[in-house]
Amino acid sequence: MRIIVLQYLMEQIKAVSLRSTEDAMEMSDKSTIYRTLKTFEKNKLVHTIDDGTKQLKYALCLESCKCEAIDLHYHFHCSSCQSTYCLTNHNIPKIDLPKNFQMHQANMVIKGLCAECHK
Amino acid sequence: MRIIVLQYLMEQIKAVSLRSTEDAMEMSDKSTIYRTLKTFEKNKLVHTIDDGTKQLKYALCLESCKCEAIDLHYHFHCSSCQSTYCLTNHNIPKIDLPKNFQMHQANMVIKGLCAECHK
DNA sequence: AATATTTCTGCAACTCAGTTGCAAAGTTTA
DNA sequence: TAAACTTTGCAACTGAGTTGCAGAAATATT
Ligand SMILES: [Mn+2]
Ligand SMILES: [Mn+2]
Ligand SMILES: [Zn+2]
Ligand SMILES: [Zn+2]
Repeated sequence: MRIIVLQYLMEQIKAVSLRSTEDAMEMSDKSTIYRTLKTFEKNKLVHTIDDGTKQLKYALCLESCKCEAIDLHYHFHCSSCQSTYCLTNHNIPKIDLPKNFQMHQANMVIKGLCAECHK
Repeated sequence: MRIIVLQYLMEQIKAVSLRSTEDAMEMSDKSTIYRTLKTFEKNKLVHTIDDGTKQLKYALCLESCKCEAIDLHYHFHCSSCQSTYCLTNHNIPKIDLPKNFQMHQANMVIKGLCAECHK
């Protein structure tokens, strides 16, 4: 199962939801795929993106990724087609926080229209 | 009801959930408060923050806010105490997007430990 | 003031993504 | 082979959010 799900993830250019992964492999149960994705997440093969739809999205990490602050990047969610993309070109800049606040992670989602939908 | 909810919002320094608002005013029904918050959102009195907990957070907009791209700011969510703060000091920088992508909104959440929890 | 119209509220029911317990199936190890 | 461990499918559950509806309350009209 893990191999199949991993293969599916590798084929995608967009982040996927549990639901869409489930639909892509009809033979298998939701909870199995759920647990597979969670295993991937725990082992830092994928990161998750909360894009404001109620469905959490999963995307493969880059080779170099350790899922630490330094690996963080923005994401783009198209309000029209609901696609969610990793914007891995640039990492997020250093943000100055209130005194004694400490950053570990981030969920950065830009919303708007993707190239397809913006015509 | 709207006045009571608005007052509650003004007292807070953290973003609030539907749930916590509900708890703060025992006399009133969940759906009423829900609709009140949604009305505020539609009329740009509050903005919402999806901080990765399953509960959407609401926070009062600044006076000047038109809920447009220019008004966007980062948010901070403490992984320990679950508090969510608006970081209104700085607006988010211009982010360069793939060709023909257009930004309208954003949900930017930094996660880590707040001053209280970081000892 | 009395009536009609509109808005607000509380309740209950529903949706839907995510999550979990459990037992059966499959795999690895001794 | 038998024991130990891991993975899977199923069904049931959770909890935030959402909605229809009818009665209450407020506002407008006569
Ligand atoms: Mn990503
Ligand atoms: Mn804010
Ligand atoms: Zn699109
Ligand atoms: Zn904290």
